[in-house]
Amino acid sequence: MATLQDVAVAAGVSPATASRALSTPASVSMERRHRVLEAAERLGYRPNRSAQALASGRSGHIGLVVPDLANPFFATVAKGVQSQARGAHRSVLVADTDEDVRAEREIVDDLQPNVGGLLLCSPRMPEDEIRDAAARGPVVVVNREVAGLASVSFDVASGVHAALAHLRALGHTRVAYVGGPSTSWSDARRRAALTEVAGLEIVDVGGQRPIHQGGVAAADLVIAAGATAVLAYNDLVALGVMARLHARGLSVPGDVSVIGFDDIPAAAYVSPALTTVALPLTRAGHEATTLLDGLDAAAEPPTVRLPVELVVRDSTGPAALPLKG
Amino acid sequence: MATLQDVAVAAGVSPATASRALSTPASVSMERRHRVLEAAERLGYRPNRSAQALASGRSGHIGLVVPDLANPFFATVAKGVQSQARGAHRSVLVADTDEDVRAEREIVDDLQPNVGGLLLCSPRMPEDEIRDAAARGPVVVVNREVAGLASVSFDVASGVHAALAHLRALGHTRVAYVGGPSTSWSDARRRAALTEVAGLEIVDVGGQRPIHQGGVAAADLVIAAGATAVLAYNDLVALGVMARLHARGLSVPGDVSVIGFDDIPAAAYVSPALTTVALPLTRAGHEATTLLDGLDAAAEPPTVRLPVELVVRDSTGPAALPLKG
DNA sequence: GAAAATCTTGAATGCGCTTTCACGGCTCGA
DNA sequence: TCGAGCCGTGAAAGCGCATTCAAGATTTTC
Repeated sequence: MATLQDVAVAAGVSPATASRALSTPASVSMERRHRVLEAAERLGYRPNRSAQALASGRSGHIGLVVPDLANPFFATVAKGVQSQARGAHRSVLVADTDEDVRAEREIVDDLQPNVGGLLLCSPRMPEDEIRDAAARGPVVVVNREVAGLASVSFDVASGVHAALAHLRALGHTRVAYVGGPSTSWSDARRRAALTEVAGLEIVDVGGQRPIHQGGVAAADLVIAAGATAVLAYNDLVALGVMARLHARGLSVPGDVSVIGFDDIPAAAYVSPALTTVALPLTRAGHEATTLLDGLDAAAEPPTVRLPVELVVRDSTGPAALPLKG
Repeated sequence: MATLQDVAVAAGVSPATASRALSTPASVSMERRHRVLEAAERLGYRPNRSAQALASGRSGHIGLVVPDLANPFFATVAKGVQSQARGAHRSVLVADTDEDVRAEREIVDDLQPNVGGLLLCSPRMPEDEIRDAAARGPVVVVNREVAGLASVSFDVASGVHAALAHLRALGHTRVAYVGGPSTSWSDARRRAALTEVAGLEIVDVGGQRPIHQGGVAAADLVIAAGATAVLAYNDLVALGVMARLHARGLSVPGDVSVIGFDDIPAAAYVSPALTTVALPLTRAGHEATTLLDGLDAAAEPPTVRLPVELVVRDSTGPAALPLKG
């Protein structure tokens, strides 16, 4: 494995110059720079990231912490992060907390000293712990907002409003909301947006695990609540609701309309195709990575809130007569 | 940030002893070991992985290269790798090649010098390049087999056989195979297994991109081929086939039976639920990580082939009268 | 035309850690 | 009892690189 030393010798310059030629090209004369670049190319030189990190004190790696990699939501964000990071020649260390706060804490503690910045995706930790972490190094929070910290989130409220307006336009008057984990920031946002809308009766049927099974469990509550439409915490839950509704002999959207959140790929596959509030997941990954790069301890931490879009498909339709509660 | 040096001072021992107490506990007297551990705990000491890597020449990090993180297949494997790696106190660097060979090459070159081992998941690279990589450092190939290299793959042939036997038992005689990327090793394995089965007419309708849209595109070919059943490269493709079949007014399994591969979560959600050959994805991630840890340049590289299981759901049923071709 | 400012360069230092190496204190066999 | 072997320990070297510092080369300024 060729080292910078080798490149320097091959190019007939000092290691210092070789280092500069690669990292601060402007500070080296054109001729030497070319000699170094050529030698590096010829020798197949690959910088040793560990050595770079150790010497400079900056790690180059990006740490990405997600609750569940197998969840398409986070997988898509991860993909966005990954592609943006590659463009900046940085690698991504991903860690999956399995939706567990304790594990999350541990992972953050483990990861943080060894990365140049941390991307906390839908963190379950309390705010003050997140702020502690941010005090120790660059941190960008994704899909959550923490006062004083850089974050990338979604304009959930407008998504909720669009969804409810859509349902109202279809004649629905009683809508059930199937929530996510009670500790989830984005569930709280959805709930907050719900109360702000008039003309529609919202029945909160409680929180569920943010996966298919959660939706299955919630469907019966929805039926019992006598709602003709459901807004679900996310697409996975919405899909679960639909599956159970189907199993109980109810038709979607004939008897009940269903709206999800996220617009994961599966939302378009299923039949009926799911009406959902689409979140720009990949873009969130991009933005977060970009933010992390440009983070400046002095400046006010930037907060970007990405626009969302209601994608109307086949799971919503005109209201049926209300089911009896 | 506390360093080993600090811990050593606090424990009243030399840095060498502190280092040994943490990495080779057996080589330190019980009393000093406890002093060091206590001091480390008290100071919140976190080893600097970069320094460890630089000093020892071993990186500790595991590099995971996948074609597409957003594909539930790879996301699940990644989750498996991740959880196993955490158990061994190693971090995972993931890179997404976007199904592109050139990017894959580049990523491998980039990553390899900076990780302790590489997990190549469904690599698209030619065998000799993979072997080159393996010559430069520990490599385990996942979902592909390369002669002379450690690998974790699936017993695809028996899955194909089970699927075909299932279809035969249902009275099908003409089965279409919708393939994946032609460069894909696992597609070749599926094809190889197909030809070995008698009593069933297999129509190869060509390869598709291994995603939902690929299946949509293939469905019309299936209909034209006059098959009453379809075996698809993977679940995503199978779902695409089903969607298009549905759109064309054909019923599943009434008119056409559909079988997928992988058993991604969505396979169980959709309606009709997809009959599929389930691959132990998470386990593959575990096994691969374990293999990587125990890789010994001297010994014969281990090859593990994981068993698969046909999961019969609702997308397969008795054969209808053959469609006319 | 001399002094000051600027730019390029190489020598040298050290990031935090692992790992020889050598040394003193042991135990053991003879 | 004495030397051979072993174990626990610390001093020290160095992994590959970025970066500071000082020096030389060049340009600029009055």
